This record gives sequence, structure tokens and C-alpha cells, in this order.
Amino acid sequence: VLNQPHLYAGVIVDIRISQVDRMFFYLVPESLRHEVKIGQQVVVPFGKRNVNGYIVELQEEDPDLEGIKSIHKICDTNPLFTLQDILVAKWMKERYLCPLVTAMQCFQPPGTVRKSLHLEKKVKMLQLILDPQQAIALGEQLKARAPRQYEGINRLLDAPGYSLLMSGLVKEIGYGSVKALIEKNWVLATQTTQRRIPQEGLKTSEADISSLTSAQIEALSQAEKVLDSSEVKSILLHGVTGSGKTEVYLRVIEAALKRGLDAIVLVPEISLTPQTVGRFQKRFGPQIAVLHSRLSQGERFDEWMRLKNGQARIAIGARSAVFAPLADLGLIIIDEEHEDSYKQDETPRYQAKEVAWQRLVQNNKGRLLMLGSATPSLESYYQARRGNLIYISMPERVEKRPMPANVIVDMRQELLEGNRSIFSRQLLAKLTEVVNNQEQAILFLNRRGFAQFLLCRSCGYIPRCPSCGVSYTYHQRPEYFLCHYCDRHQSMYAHCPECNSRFLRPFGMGTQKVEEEVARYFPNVKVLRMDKDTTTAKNSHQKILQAFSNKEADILIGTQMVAKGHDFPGVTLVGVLCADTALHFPDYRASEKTFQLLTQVSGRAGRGNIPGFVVIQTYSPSHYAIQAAGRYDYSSFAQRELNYRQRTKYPPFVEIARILITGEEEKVVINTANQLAISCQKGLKSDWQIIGPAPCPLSKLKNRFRWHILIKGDKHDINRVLSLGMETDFDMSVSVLYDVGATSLL
DNA sequence: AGCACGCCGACT
DNA sequence: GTCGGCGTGCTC
Repeated sequence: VLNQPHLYAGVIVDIRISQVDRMFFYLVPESLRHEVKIGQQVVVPFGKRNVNGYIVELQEEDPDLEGIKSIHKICDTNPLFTLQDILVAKWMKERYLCPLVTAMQCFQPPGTVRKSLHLEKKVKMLQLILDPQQAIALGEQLKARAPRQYEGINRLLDAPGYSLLMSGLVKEIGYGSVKALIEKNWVLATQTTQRRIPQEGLKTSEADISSLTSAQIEALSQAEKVLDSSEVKSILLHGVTGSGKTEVYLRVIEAALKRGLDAIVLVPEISLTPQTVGRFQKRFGPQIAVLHSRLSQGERFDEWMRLKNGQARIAIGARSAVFAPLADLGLIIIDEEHEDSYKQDETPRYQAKEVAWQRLVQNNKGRLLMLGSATPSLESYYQARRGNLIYISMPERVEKRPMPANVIVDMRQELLEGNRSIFSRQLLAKLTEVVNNQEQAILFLNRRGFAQFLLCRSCGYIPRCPSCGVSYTYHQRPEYFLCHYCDRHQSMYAHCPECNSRFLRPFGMGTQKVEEEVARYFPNVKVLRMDKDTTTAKNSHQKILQAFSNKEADILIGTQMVAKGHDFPGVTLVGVLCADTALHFPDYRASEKTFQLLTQVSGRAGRGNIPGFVVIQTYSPSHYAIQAAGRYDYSSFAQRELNYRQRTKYPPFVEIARILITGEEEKVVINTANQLAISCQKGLKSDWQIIGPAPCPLSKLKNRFRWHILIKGDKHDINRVLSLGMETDFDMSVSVLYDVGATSLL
């Protein structure tokens, strides 16, 4: 007997702490040698106890370690992770600086993290071991005397690979007859684990192109070109609301399935309504698996398994569905790609768009990432302009419905002319009209500012930080301004520095206040309110929308949660009470968010037969984001905004990473922040920049002080700088977290 | 994360 | 004398 070398496994243990976030080597016992595979979950001895772990490497080379231990057991014979999953997870670790286990666990079935899994059920299979000719001959002899055994032979002859589930055949011909076949040694019974079920042929009608717009046809043909090529490419589908993007998605999925490729559709959680899902289910039936947080744990698990074993080939879900276990993944569609919800705000802090791309890159034969939006993120638009992704515009609504007409109302003028109400005269007139005609209206309040800013009601002036360009937040007692990016302070003004007026006022009104005002002007009108307070109960969100849809109310007052994912054919008027709240949010993307919001809001008006009307109230009527939104002019907005970002060095021209430091003692937190900033400084290239440390906009939360550092750097290199921070040691009482590609600064 | 080892205060 | 505090160090 040859002296066969031992086999060693590199294992990642399921302990989420940076000190054990590396491979540990184990000996594979001879008894498991033929069972062991990369991607399996295992139990290994670790220190004085047993822990779960995942095999990420197998090698025959002796790692030459003293006191190496052996793998204790393998959880499932079929690996939980593919090699590609592991490669994507490793990429996530590099990019987002998270422990490898947490990245890997994204690929696990929902609800199973930190558990020892046993997904496989053992199944007995029957295999015909005669050759077919012989089987037919012997079967004929049995026909008269043992018809059931004859039937069994025939079943096996018809089965793919001459093998069948034992349980199935027992049902057909009875246990006795099966046993007889086994005893004659004609049929072999084996214990196996359930395998991936072969893909069923897709029954799709030939695509009827005649009903598509020319833009839709163009999008489809570009997508097919990518799927037929050997490259991985992205398409940015820029289509105004109502231009028929969903129809394109459906056709592209069909095209992918036909080529043997599986698909993932990502949709923001808030748009994942029964209507949306229903449209996909109607087209693809049981081949769709829905991964929805509203499903029970068990239901989500079942949907995941249907994907893993090949029963379903299309996954639809929110952010985390990007990890859906599809064997031949060739298409990922990300709808409303500009939405912030594609960034996870807990570890691992991944951006689903990036993970999607990375998953597709792992395989190299005709793979497509399709990003869709009515208001693409500047990042995507910029990439399109540079030719890094294919840009397809769908500028027209189906059936050539016009975009709703709108008016931008200057609230400074209203004040000047003595109107101190929250409603402009125009909005009031339009509201009256709607009420009289028994139509419906939506009033938007934008998101409520968590931080106060100051607004000059005479001229619309907003104090801004001269070095970061974002609005100062206003602090009372004592009164001063603070930049939450760089910690710059500015003492309070007595008069507006622009127009010298005394109407500098902290800004913000609640939905409740709006409700009162509406009641004052329209005492007999039924009003629904939708905000944080009214939607905490489960499903209340859907209930309110449903009630409004059923015309149980005439006016709906809400924050931006109303703007998404619901059509109200009866709505003919949309009023944006104050566009400035979004515009002066202390965030470098405030203009972009405002443009997106106004565009989206306008899409809510006039989807039925009556043309809609939009009133936008603002103290900054000439701001380019508001002007461009009023004209539905994305490209001129994007051009201006890109110029601004380039000048001020914000994304997409740099990458922003954020380090958040929290702790109970403010002094320690600030010291640590300074220390980290100094460490990172060492890795900084000349045109890069460290901003801060500064207190977070939420500077104290749950009794912990919060400071952050922002780093502007290069996409491919910024984690190197952060690693310098990770290496420095600091007081144990603070916690430090790293967020690459940070958007939320709370 | 766990679970050791390790070196100083008040208890049967 | 010893029971036990949690500081720091390691886990293939």
C-alpha cells in the first residue's frame, strides 16, 4: 500500500471577531477523506470546545503546525457554499473590511446563521443494474407471473439514468415487489442525498415584439447581445416613470432563461408589494422564488431551498436576495438602482450593486447586470458617460401619456405678500378644485430633518460650511452652527448675511401640523396621514395606502414613504409643501436626493385618465435641482451636479469611507478618533483627504457618544488606508466601525 | 467569542 | 490560608 499523503483543510471558524478571522488548519480524518469538499460546513475543535466552521481550502501539503487537530464532523455532504460564493465573500472581506465569516454567512439560507445545519434529507434511490436489453428480455418473462415487478422494470427503463426515488416506486408497485427486484440483484438500492433537480424546459410563448415601444425593443436587443457574448456587462436602463421598465425586465429574464441562465431581481423592500411580485409570478409561475422579509422564517427557508435545488430559477427580493443560491447565475436586475436601501447599514456593510457585479464576474460567459431607474444615481450615470456601462434611455411613457404639468411656487414671495400659511395661494386654489371635483390629492412633507437648519424666509439663504459645501446644522443653547462633516463652527448670525433680514428661522414642520392646517381650510374633507407615528403597527403601511386607493379619503399627507411603489389612479394633484427640507439636508447628495424625490413624486400624479398637476413650494425656486426637476430634465441636472461633485471632490470622483467611533466617555471617543485620524493620515496619497473627526449628526445615541471621520480616496485603494486604522490599538471602552462607500452619516 | 492563566482583596 | 475579581492571551 502506497503511503498516501494526508489531506488538510483550511477552515474559517464561526466566531465574529477580528482576532480569529483567518484560516485555521485541520487534518481531514481518513474516514472523511472521500466526503470532504470545499464549501462544506463542519464542526471542529477550537480551543477547549467545538465550534462551527466552513472549509475554504483543501491541500495535501502539510501546514507543519504543532498539535494540529482533526475535523470533528461534516454537516452536509453537499457543500453549503460554492467556490464562487467563497471568492465573492473574500472580495467582500477586502472591500468592506468585514470578517470573512460574516460575508460567507450572507450566502446561508435565511434564519440558519450560527447554527449547525443539516439541510439534506437522506433519500433511497433505486438503480437498474442490468443492461437495458437484458432488462427488457427478463421483464417479458415476468409479465405473466409478476406483473408488478414487470411494471417496476418498465418504470426504471423510462426513468432518466434508469434510476428512481425508492419511495415513489414503492408507492406504485408495493414494497414486496421492490424488495424482490433488489434480491434478484437486478436493481441496486443506494442511500443518497437529494440532488439538484434537472431544469425543466421553459414553456414560453415566442416573444411578441409588436406591443413594445421602440425603446423597449432596443433595450431588449442590447440585453440579448450581452447575454450572447462572452463578457460581463452592465446596462443602465434610464426610463421615466411609466415607460415600461418592468416589461423589459420580464423579457430579459425570458431571454436569460432560454439561454440556460438563472436570474435575480432586486427591488427595494418598500416596492416588494403583492402587485410587483404578482406581475413576475404571472409570467414565470413556480419558477419564481420570493425572498421577502414579511414571509415567515420557514417560508423564506423553503423559497431558498427551491432555488438551491433548482426548482426555481428566478429569485426576487430586497437587498439580501443578491446572495440567492443560483447555480447558473447569468442575470441580475436591480430596479430603482439609485435607492440607498441597496447599501446594508450593518456588518457586512455591502452595496448590493457591487456584490451583484462581483457575483457575475466570477463566471465569464455572457452575464448581465441591468440597473433600472427613472433617476439614475450619479455614480451609474457617470459610469455610463464614460462608456463603462451601456446606457439606454426610455424617455417616453407608454401610450405617450404626458408627464404631469407643474408649477414651482416661490414661498419668499408668499411671505412678502403677507401669506404666512404653509399653503401657497396656488396650492390652496388647486386643492379646492380637487376637493370640489371629488378627485384626490397627495401632500408631501419630504423627510423630516433630524437636525435643524436655519433658513432665511425672506431670501431663502441657508448657512453652509465653506469647506465641505453641506449645510450647517443649527444648535441651540448656546446658539451656533456646526458642520457634521469637518467639525467647523460658526457663531450665530443676528441678521441674514445675504439680505440682512431678521427672518432667520429654524426650519421644520410635522405632518401633524399639516393635518391641522388642512382641517382648518377644508373641515369636511377626509384626510389620511402616513408617517413614522402612524405606520409602526404591522401592515399599517399597506392598510393606509389601500384605504386611500379605495378612495376612503380625499387627501393623503405623508413623508417620502408615500412616493414609492404605489399607483393611485384617482390622484390628480400632488403638493410638495417644502422642497427645501431635502435640499438642505446636511449631506453632499442633498441636491441629487431632492431631484429624485421631486421626480418620483410627480410620477404619482395623473396616472389615470385625468392629467395630473404638481405644485412644488420652495424658498429656493431657482436652485438647479428644483428647476431641472420641474422641467423633467435629468441630463442637465446631472451635468450640473457632476460639475459640482468634481469641483468639491465628492463621489463619483472620489470614494468616501467613514470610520465611526462610539463610547460612553466622550473624551475617550474624541481621543480615539484623533488617534485613528493620525494613523490613517500615514496612508494618504497627496490628493486624498481626511475630514474631521467631527461629532455625528446624532452625536449621542443610547448613552454613547458618536464621532466620525470621513476619508476621501480612491475606490481601489481606500481600504488600505482603513487597514492602517484597524491596526492601531485603542481604549477597549470604545467601539470602532468602518464603512466603505458610506452614504448615511447618522 | 469563550475559556484559560494569573496575580491581588476580604471571607469561612 | 483560599475563594474570586476580571485583565490579557490564545485558539489550527
